[in-house]
Amino acid sequence: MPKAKYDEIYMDLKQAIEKNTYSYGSLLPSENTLITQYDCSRNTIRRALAGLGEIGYIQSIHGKGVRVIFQPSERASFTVGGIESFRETARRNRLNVVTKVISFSIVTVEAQLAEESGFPIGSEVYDILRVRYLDGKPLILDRNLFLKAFVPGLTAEIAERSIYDYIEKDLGMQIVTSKRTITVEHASPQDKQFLVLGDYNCLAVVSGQTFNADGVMFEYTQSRHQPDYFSFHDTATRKKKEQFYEK
Amino acid sequence: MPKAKYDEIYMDLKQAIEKNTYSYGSLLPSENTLITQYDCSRNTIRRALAGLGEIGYIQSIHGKGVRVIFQPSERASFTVGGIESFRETARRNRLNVVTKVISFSIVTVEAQLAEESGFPIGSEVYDILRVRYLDGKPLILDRNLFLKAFVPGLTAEIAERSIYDYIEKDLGMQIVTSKRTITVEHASPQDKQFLVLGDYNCLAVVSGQTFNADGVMFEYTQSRHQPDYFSFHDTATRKKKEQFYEK
DNA sequence: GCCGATTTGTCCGTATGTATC
DNA sequence: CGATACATACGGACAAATCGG
Repeated sequence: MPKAKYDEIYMDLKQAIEKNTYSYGSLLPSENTLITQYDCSRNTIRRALAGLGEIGYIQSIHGKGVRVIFQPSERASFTVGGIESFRETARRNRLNVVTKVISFSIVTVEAQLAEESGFPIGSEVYDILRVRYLDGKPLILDRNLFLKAFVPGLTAEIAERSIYDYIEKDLGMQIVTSKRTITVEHASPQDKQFLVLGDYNCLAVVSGQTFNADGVMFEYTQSRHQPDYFSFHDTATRKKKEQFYEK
Repeated sequence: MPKAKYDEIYMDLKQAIEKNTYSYGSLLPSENTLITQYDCSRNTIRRALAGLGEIGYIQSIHGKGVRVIFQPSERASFTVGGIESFRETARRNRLNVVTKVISFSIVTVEAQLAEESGFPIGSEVYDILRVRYLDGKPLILDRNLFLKAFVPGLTAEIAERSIYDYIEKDLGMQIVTSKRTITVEHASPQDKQFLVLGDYNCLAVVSGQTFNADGVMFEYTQSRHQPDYFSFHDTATRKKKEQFYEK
């Protein structure tokens, strides 16, 4: 409902690029052309273009134009990862998804967990361990910690369905920012117990924090992925280079 | 040298956040306050703030303020990954870095390689295989493909030092966008030959394309990382959700 | 090499809408 | 309700890079 104009233009151009109306390597219409096409100000166009740049669809060239650098991929994602939720990925690939709750408890955050998760010491959190199945295969071992005060009424039954649906739809809380770190770790006995790792003796581990619309971190998650189905995508522009904290 | 004003403000605020002048969980001064502090327009402030949002330092809350969500990390990065170049990481951690060139050749891209790399069929590319050592330990096996026409005069000697220095400083070409995919793969015989994997039978693989200032993809790289020293960071806002191509 | 047209990059000022308190 | 704060949008100005004549 409250659609921003720049967002409509963004989506419109995004689709046009995906449908090859503007093809890889070509230049988009100039900003002035787009201004008349969409009947808006230059700022609005530039904002839409900035968004497309962030996701690696275009790259603007000073004095020349805006080049399309998006290539449709053949090996289209049959993999899990990136910023999508597990269910979104599953739905997109029309796969059957099942979640089993291994344990569900409430714990108080002590020093070590605080350091690992970023929660303040003494916080009360739900501690949930779950296994995610895709077409019957156990692929992901998830440990979720939710700040109890921000996700009241969470139950194991809800955790079997989708916690995010509950948070966003039932509680009306919006998720805005998430930070993640990807590492590769040895498989633990627990990993071997719940996942089918085949020949692999290690797995992809995605650790992350989630912030709500108030800028409060209310979740810490560690997802341990069977390597076969894991893939993570990212695009970076030169500016982002400085994003890492320097000791 | 020609520093943009929004970039100065961005850097200034970024440092202030890192130095805890604005601490985790608190609100920044309002936009209007910043306008008078920096003596600039609202647009300029907002652009700086947008940059800080992209790197996960802040999150703005409509009608309330801008919250700092950056937490200084203790376990500061002794790891390789992210968007930094290998040498940058090494320098930051004051480590000794050595690069050995395993092979250096010129090949013509055929169908399969074109599909994998994104280069057009028939392109002439340098094909370089290198091992990166950190403090004497072989940690990364790199395969770089460079479009020959765009990196003229590349030699094995240059590849032993830094190819990016050569490209950016000597050739004066700027690197702007890079796209990467992270996966976990079984260790190949070649991996085992050149890297010391210890107990691991798999490694972190970062595949990526690099675009220059003209929006031309001139490099494809696959880096195979010894898991112990690999770590990749990312922050995402809700909008980026749609960034992946849907089949 | 210069000049002018085109195009993107930066910056400013203003107005209006919407959410929070 | 009003004050404050962020979100969106418009329009204008000048700088800087590219390109063709």
